[in-house]
Amino acid sequence: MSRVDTSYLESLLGYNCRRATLHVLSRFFDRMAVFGLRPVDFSVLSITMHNPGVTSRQVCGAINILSPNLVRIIQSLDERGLISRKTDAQDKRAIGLYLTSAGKKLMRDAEQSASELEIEAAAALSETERVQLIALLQKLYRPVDGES
Amino acid sequence: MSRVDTSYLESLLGYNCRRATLHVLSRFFDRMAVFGLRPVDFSVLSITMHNPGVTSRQVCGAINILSPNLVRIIQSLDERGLISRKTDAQDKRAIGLYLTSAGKKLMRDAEQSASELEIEAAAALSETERVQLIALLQKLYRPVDGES
DNA sequence: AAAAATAGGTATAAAAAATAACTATTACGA
DNA sequence: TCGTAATAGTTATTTTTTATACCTATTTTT
Repeated sequence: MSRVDTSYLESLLGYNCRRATLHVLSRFFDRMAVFGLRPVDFSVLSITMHNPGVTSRQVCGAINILSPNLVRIIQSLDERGLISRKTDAQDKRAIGLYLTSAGKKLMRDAEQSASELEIEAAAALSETERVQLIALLQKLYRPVDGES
Repeated sequence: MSRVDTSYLESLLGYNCRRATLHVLSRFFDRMAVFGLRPVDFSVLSITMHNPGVTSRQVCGAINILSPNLVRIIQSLDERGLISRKTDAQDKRAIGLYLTSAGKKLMRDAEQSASELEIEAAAALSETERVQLIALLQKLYRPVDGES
């Protein structure tokens, strides 16, 4: 069975980014299943952990999802007792998110597991290469200084 | 409006890969709209262009999608007169894919446009960095020699 | 105070991805 | 060589993800 020549696609950033994302995220997905978290849940909790009082709007910007799609995620995390919501005193439109103690406990384990996966997923890379890869990815997707 | 601290997520490969993929692919999507192609259509056509007679099974492997989801894509490309399908003489189960002349013409323009985008999307990177980034991504997602 | 913008949300639609099962053909092992 | 398993492609269907349109309450702007 002759191999398929994908050399042209492999010369494109988009193809390689997508393949790498699928590779890493499917492993992340499997690992987080133990905690009942999808990657997106993990992201929301992690941001909330490191930014107590963060608003859903801010979360949307940080992980690039649309607000209507965040609603159910937050509701479900709330129902599971992992986060709590508190209306901001200054701006009554805004609702701050906070981890409950159960949420904190879960996330300590989940972030530990994520760190382990980080090593595992990047097994083919040296630590220098891993750091370098992340730096290059950020250069790629981060808005250039001075742009909107 | 205080900025959100995403430093933890930014230390993870998966988060960065996903952000970069969204960044690049959304631009790719916009650019290919002129040709009436989504990224996945472009990939299928490009693989067919460089591998005349490729089977849908091989295409699935190359771009990591499931065969039931490829069927409609191929049907639609066929209906648009961009590809043709020919049953293999040796193995009557297999169906080889080929670009029609219209398909070839379209892809010449589309690949040209993709190359332009490549420069544009990687504007923040030097050419060396772009090449380096692609190499690191491939190291990450490609199965290690000797694994299944 | 009126108009515009913002935060969050509801309802819904569209698109993408996954699952189960079927046909036809080919390969394999007893 | 016959029966079983595997493969290529497909259909039908479901689940999941993502996008759109619109609404309310509050805040900001003019």
